[in-house]
Amino acid sequence: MHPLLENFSPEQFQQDLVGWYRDQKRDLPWRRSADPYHIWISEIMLQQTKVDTVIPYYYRFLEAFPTIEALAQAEEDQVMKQWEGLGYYSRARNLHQAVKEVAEEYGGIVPSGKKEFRSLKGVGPYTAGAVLSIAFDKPEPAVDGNVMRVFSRLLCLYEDIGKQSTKSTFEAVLGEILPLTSPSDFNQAVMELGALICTPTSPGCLLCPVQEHCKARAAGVQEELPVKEKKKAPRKQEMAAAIIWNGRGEILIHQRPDKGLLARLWEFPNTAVEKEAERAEEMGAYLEAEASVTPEIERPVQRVEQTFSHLIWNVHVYEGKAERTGLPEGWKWVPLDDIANYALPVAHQKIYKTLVERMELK
DNA sequence: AAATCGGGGTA
DNA sequence: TACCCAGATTT
Repeated sequence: MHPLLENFSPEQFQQDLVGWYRDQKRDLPWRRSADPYHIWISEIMLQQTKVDTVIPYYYRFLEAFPTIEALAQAEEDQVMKQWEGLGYYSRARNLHQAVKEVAEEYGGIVPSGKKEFRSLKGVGPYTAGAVLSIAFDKPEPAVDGNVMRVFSRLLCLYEDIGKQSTKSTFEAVLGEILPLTSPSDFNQAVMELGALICTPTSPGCLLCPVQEHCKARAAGVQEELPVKEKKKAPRKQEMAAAIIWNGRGEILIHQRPDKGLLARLWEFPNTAVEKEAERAEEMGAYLEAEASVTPEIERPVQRVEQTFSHLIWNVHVYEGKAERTGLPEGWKWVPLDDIANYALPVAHQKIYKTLVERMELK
């Protein structure tokens, strides 16, 4: 028995928690399916993403790609378009690659072995535990942010939950508490408790089904937990972007590189700028260097802010024109309406939307 | 171990 | 603002 579990009664805890879960759980789309493919999609989408955000994406994605085979055969551009706006786009590319592997190596059947499933792209310790327990009822712990918050409080543990060593501690603890009978309900119950009752601020201890098991509650320190080191503020970056028209009424767009931020998404040409007074000039120099396009930047039209985890873009959008020249790989002239077929970052969706509205007024 | 990778909702 | 979210991968 793990030393942190002294005086902890796993059997009573399981009963209190799972009993509450079976009575109070939310009716979520992926809880209506037993298909491992559906469970898998939901778990990837739910990484660092709220349930309410995921729900519409979950429906649309499965409508577009109802089966392993459908997703395996899809073009990456289609997959990215379905993921547009959900963020962390490597999730979509990794999922696509993993599903292709399942189609080819496992006959289209999601592998239920820990080693096999964990080896798939984009499947880490949490997702492996979640899918294996929920879809296959395997007794595997699934430790996410909810679980660490809940157990920090239950065990009154002041270790920084941002540290790997702390996560390992929780995985060991959960491995001992996890019931063999219904690990699916147990894992989901802990996360549901974290989402509905044991919330980051103002936890609802009075409504908590396991309040009698909680050391933080007993000590009145539930609001102090979990301990988590503050991360530094994102840095700001001034950007210029350009809507460049050619003589045929087409617009210049660009595909971002294979790696890094917003990888492989499409965008209006843009670049980081240094001097406020020379934004338009710097934009022109960028287009000349990268696309051999010599634009005439005519006027500023919009400003767009985009916040990332570690970065804030302040994008100054210009409009201009250029001759319709041949373009390097990754650049395209496209009609206005066609831009809607490409997956764009949210900042560029905003630019596109404003542009369309402006054209409709004319 | 630390940095990177989105976007939106909430206090 | 700052924080958080059913984290994984790269450096």
